[in-house]
Order: sequence, then C-alpha cells, then structure tokens
Amino acid sequence: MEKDVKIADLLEKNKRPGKVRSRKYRELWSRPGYLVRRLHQIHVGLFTEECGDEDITPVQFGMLSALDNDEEMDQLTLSTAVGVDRVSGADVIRRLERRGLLERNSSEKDKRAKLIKITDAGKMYVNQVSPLMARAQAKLVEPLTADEREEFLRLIKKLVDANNKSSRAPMGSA
Amino acid sequence: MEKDVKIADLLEKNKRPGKVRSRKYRELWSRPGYLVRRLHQIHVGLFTEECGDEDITPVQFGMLSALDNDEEMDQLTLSTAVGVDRVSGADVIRRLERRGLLERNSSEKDKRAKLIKITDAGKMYVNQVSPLMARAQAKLVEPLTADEREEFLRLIKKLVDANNKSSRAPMGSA
DNA sequence: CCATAAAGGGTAGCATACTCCCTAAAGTAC
DNA sequence: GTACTTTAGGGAGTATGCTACCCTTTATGG
Repeated sequence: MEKDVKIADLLEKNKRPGKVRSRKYRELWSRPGYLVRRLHQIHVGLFTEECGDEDITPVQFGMLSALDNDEEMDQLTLSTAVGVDRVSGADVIRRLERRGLLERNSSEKDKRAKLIKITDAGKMYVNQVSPLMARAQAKLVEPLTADEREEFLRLIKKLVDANNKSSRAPMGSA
Repeated sequence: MEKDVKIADLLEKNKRPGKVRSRKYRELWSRPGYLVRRLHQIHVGLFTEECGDEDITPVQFGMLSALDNDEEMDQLTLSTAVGVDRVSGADVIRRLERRGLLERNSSEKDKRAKLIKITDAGKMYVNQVSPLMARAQAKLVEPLTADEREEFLRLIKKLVDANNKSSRAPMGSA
C-alpha cells in the first residue's frame, strides 16, 4: 500500500507548520503591511520624541492643522478631512475642546450638527508646535537620499490615493 | 503713528493661522507621517476585508506566524520579534490563548518567564489564513507597477531598518 | 402632508500601542 | 552571602481606530 502512505503523507504535510506555502510573504519583514505598521509606530515615536513635551499626538495636531484656516465644519467633515472615522474623530475633538484649542457649537441651520472652530489659543499652539512637527517628519525620511525621499513620497501617495476607498475613513480633500 | 500700526500688524500676522511657515509640510498629504498613518489604516482595512471572516487581526496573525516554526519563547522575546511592546504583546497573547491557538506555560528555568508555544490548532489556522493574508498584502501594493513595488519595498525597509531604534518596540530579527 | 430613507451624533465595546508603577525572580558586586 | 541592579511580567490609565446599535433631525418620494 505504498500509494496510501504517500497520500497520507501529503495530507499530513498539508497541515504541517512547515508546509511549503507561497514563499512570497512568508517572512514578516517581506510583508508590505507589516513594514507599514512598523513605520507608523516609528513615526509616532519620532513625533512623541519631538513634540511630547507639548502633550500632543499626530492625529490631534493633524486636526488642528485642518482647522487652522479658520473654516468651520461639522465633526464628520473634519474627521473625514483628517482621515479618521467619525467616532475616533469625536474623541479627539472632545480632548482638544477640553484643552480649549477648539470650540464645539451646535449649528443653527442643522440641529444635528456640531460645528467645530479653532480658537486663538489653538492657532498659537499650531504655530508653536509646527516646527517640532516638521522636524519629526524630516527625521522619518532622513535615512533616504533626496532622490529616494522624493520617490518614496510619490509611491506612498500613489498607494494612499489608489486605495483610499479601502479605508473606513477615506480622505476628503487632498 | 503708521509705524506702530505696522508692528502691530506683524505681531498679529505672527499669530495668524495663515502665518507663512515653512511650506514643506503645510498640507496634511505632504507629511510623510500622515501618509504612513493612512496607508496603515488602509492595510488594516484590506486585511479585515480578506480575513475578517476568520476573526483575526494583522498583529495576531503576525504573532502566530512568528511562532509557526515551533520555537518556544517568552512573551518579551515574542513581542519584540513581532514588533510590539511587551504590554500590547501580552494582550494579544492572552486573546490567542483564549482561543486555543497558542499555549502559555510558566518556565521551569526562569520562574518569571511565561513560555509561548503554538498549538496544532494554531498551526492549522495559520495554514488556512495564509492565502487570505497574502491576498491582502498583494492588494495593498497592487496599484504600483512591478518595478515600483520593488522600489517601494526597498525604500520602506530602509526606513524601518534605519529608524528601528526610534520605536519603543524595535524588531528583533530581520 | 406623510412615510421612509439618509445623515449627524452618541454610547458601548473591542483591539492595538503606548505610559507609569508595582512585584518577583535572576544576575552582579562586594 | 548580602545588597544592588536588571529583567519578566502584571495592573491601571490614556489615545487611536474601529464595529454595532440607537436617537434625533433632515431630506426625499409618493
């Protein structure tokens, strides 16, 4: 019954951890998604290193940046512009409101909506933190040559643009 | 007093939202860190789309992958290998243990350590989900040409390698 | 006008990903 | 061997980023 044995072996092999799968993404560091997650962690680390004394996070600063042109918008519009879903966005807004960096007022025209506006304190805060944020951004891509940096930014923009719909919080503007 | 007015204007301008700061990272989509965060969200979205029915997340799958060679390691070593800090790692381990995909036993040699080992169920699970994971990885970089994909992976690996120390959870292997 | 659908928002709950502070065990110095 | 430091882990607390469900208001179709 040599044949049966071979079939059993094949079945067994199919379940083994060492099963020969598509080699392509076998190692963690060969998985694009893994590398993106790691680079995101690194960015948060660099941002915190530069701006941590100011007690602010990348998303919070992104939101203040989006408001820094004095436009007033509802929570959903703001969240979409920053690229977070409305629930996370509402959390961030609450924290920034608590610190007096933005205002949250009920809309007259649409009683459902809460309109968000940056405060003077928020504007000054953005001006104060901007250079630190810029330094964190620069550090992130510093290991690349100027040419590589340009190419990297082109490629990642292409990926974000093309895949935008795959995220629950698609970018609004850009 | 025209002069005074001008100075006041300058001071005011310095606080204005529209103050001319370094233009480089003024727009959200020009900030590398912002693009990385968005691409990370997109990857999680794609992964969930492909593997969501299996009730698993990228980090959980990464951890099972790291254990899939039957090596036994303590929680810290495992967390480091996967690129998360020990607290997040312990959380993930707890959830995977609850589902019977890995085992967590106190070490004899070092009474502080908990040794983690993948179970047979875990190994079969990895084999089952691997093709779905691979599809999510492929989709993430699909918008690029083959050449661009290669270059993108080279550049992001370079960034992760060079900045590894900036993250709280530096990669162990790779 | 009225029923229904869509949109803005809220709460609850879960999963990463950290912080800080604590305990216990192991290693090191003297 | 005793004191000091380091290491593995636990617990509490915070921030992002989701899902799911519910309520209210607005818009739409007849």
